[in-house]
Amino acid sequence: MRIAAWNVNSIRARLPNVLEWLREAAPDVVLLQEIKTTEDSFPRLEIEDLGYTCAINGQKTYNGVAILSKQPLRDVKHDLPNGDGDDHARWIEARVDARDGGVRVASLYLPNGNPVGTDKFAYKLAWMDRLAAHARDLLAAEEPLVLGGDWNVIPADDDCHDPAAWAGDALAQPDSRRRFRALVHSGFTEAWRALHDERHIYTFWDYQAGAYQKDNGIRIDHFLLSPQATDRLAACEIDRGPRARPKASDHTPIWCELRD
DNA sequence: ATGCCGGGCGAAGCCCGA
Repeated sequence: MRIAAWNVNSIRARLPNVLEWLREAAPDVVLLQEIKTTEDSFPRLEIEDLGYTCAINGQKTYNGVAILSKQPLRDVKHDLPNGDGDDHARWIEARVDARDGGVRVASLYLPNGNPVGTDKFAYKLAWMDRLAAHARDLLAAEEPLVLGGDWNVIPADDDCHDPAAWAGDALAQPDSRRRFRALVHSGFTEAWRALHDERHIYTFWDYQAGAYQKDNGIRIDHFLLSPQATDRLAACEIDRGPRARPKASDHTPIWCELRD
């Protein structure tokens, strides 16, 4: 089973690119972030025409996440527990009902958190704490589990082109990295890093200043796998193709392959 | 570099992203 994650930076603006990539890459499951639209305006029919069923946690203008799957989706849950008034659409989870026993997946869009020292950064850290608590509960089920999406965390300095340029950024703060590391150490495997020794490999390149052409990027889109999913992990790759296309998202897809 | 691009909203210019 191949599971991909992609921050598309508006599903409506990106629809031709997304449909082309779905036809070419044909993942079994796709975790989308920043769809930037409500379920009413989500291009469900075009995506269903390619054989996918859709589960959507949408929001007008900002955020929004979705799960696309060629197999049926069960037990769809919107939002992390204990939101306490949080109205950002940044989480959706579901169980993929497949012959191999299936897998639970979540599509997450972790808050950016800039500027550091503001309520936005506090919101990022609080969201990460809520995520850690829910992840502990999910791990307790001892099932194959894949948490994928835009984590807005640069795990280490060699996951970006210029650590000095990112030192003051919310994505590289010790408080952000510590929470990410603690989550991994609570029982997950970061799939791409587990399978790759290469440094300075990226999933995001800014639109500005020719960042993609100069490969000035950061690695912030990740998969965290439970032990039961890690046992089945066969590959994890970053697909740079879509970032080079006209009208690209500033993120490119990442995917992992689980053995049946 | 901190808004140089790009998207949403809505019909100009501002908010937001990372």
